[in-house]
Amino acid sequence: MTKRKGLSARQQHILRYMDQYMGEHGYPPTIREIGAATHINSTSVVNYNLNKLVQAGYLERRDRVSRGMRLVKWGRAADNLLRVPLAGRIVASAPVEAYADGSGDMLDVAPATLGNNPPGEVFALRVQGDSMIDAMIADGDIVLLRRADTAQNGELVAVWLADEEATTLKRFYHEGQRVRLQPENPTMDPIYVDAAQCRVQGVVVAVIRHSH
Amino acid sequence: MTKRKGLSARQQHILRYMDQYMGEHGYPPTIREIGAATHINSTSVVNYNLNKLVQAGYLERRDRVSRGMRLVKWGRAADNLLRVPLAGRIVASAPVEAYADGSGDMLDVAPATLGNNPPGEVFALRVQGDSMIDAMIADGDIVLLRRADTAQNGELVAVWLADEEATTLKRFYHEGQRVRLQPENPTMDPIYVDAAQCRVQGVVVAVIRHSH
DNA sequence: AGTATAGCGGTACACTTGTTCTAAGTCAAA
DNA sequence: TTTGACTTAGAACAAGTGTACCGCTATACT
Repeated sequence: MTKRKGLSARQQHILRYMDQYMGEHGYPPTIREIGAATHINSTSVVNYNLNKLVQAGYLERRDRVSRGMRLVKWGRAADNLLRVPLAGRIVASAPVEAYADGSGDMLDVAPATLGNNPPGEVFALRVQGDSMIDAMIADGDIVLLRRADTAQNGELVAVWLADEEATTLKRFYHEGQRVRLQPENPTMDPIYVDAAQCRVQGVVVAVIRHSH
Repeated sequence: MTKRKGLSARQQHILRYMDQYMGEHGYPPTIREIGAATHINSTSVVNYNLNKLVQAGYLERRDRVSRGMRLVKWGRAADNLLRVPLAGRIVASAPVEAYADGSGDMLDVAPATLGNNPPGEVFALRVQGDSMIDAMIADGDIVLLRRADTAQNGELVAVWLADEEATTLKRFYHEGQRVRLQPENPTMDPIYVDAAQCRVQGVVVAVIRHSH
């Protein structure tokens, strides 16, 4: 890739210091702090080497902004962590709770877990009870749902069945006026409900089970 | 997971903005930038609410330091993403494959998913086949395992049964010379095997199912 | 030698930015 | 209504901080 070769001892020192300082404080050091730590007696020299590092691709800087720099390839990389609201519980006997924005717990998930779903539309619910075992989902599991009031054929959705007053997780198939809800468990038969009686609450993005 | 309560709308807005800004720039915003983003017309008011956030434990600040703040519990604190090797497949008819370090896919997981398990000891396997349905684990699921050749009573483990030449996921109970392996599914009976015939391959940390 | 270039040190300046002070508005309890 | 705590606004100040400019040294090359 890029030649680490051309970096002077001072420049490497600066990189190490920035990484350390960043982890310690959560924000980058100033030019003068870098100078003090690396035994450079002039702010202009620090600035000089900083620009060298930018040129070499190790750093990004913003002009005239205090502490306006960031490590690009060196540092503990990006911020690749998303958070989704852990809104409440999902039980068979009640519809999915409306999730109050901001208030409540947040759950860390890896971006890959969300796939292509827009992070802002995804929320998490903890399953309460064993009513979803036919969908291979156990008590205490966490279900990640994308907010939706409609679904594509074949998607695994959380639906509220008005006439049965129950929430279930089933695969969704639109069949004319009716809707076929297919359990994940292939040994179980599908159920058919009137489309009007069936309110889609969300599309299942992932299921997470923690053993601790 | 973090609880937010007692924070004014402005304070919540500030937290959200700081989180976003931090991810975008790699360094925290200034008081005036926060004010502009949250429609606060006075730097002193921003400063006031910032101190409130410190008092509430959401923020750390350093006096007289530009951008001298950091999110403590809220932020996607820089490097909060762990990677575990996605080593191979787990099937009923073969022992867990030895996992080749480094080579192969890596799976991003949130630190919370690993719990207290040492990240270096955790690896992931994709389940192939429906042989684990009694453990509520479906074809295609990803199982996170902590490397171990022994287990505590009650832990969910992956074991290789030498005489049956099969790998299963069961709860582990040491009972004298024998070992009781209890299926997750409570309707199924436990099996008892000689301790010598039972090789623990790992302890289940979590199960992840992606719907896409 | 002469010259060009990279690197360093020092200083002054201007802009950035946190802090402080005063005054006023809001809202609930007495 | 009055009181007092909490919140907001505005402005001025002082300190923090990046930048520009000057001169100096050392090395390499013509």
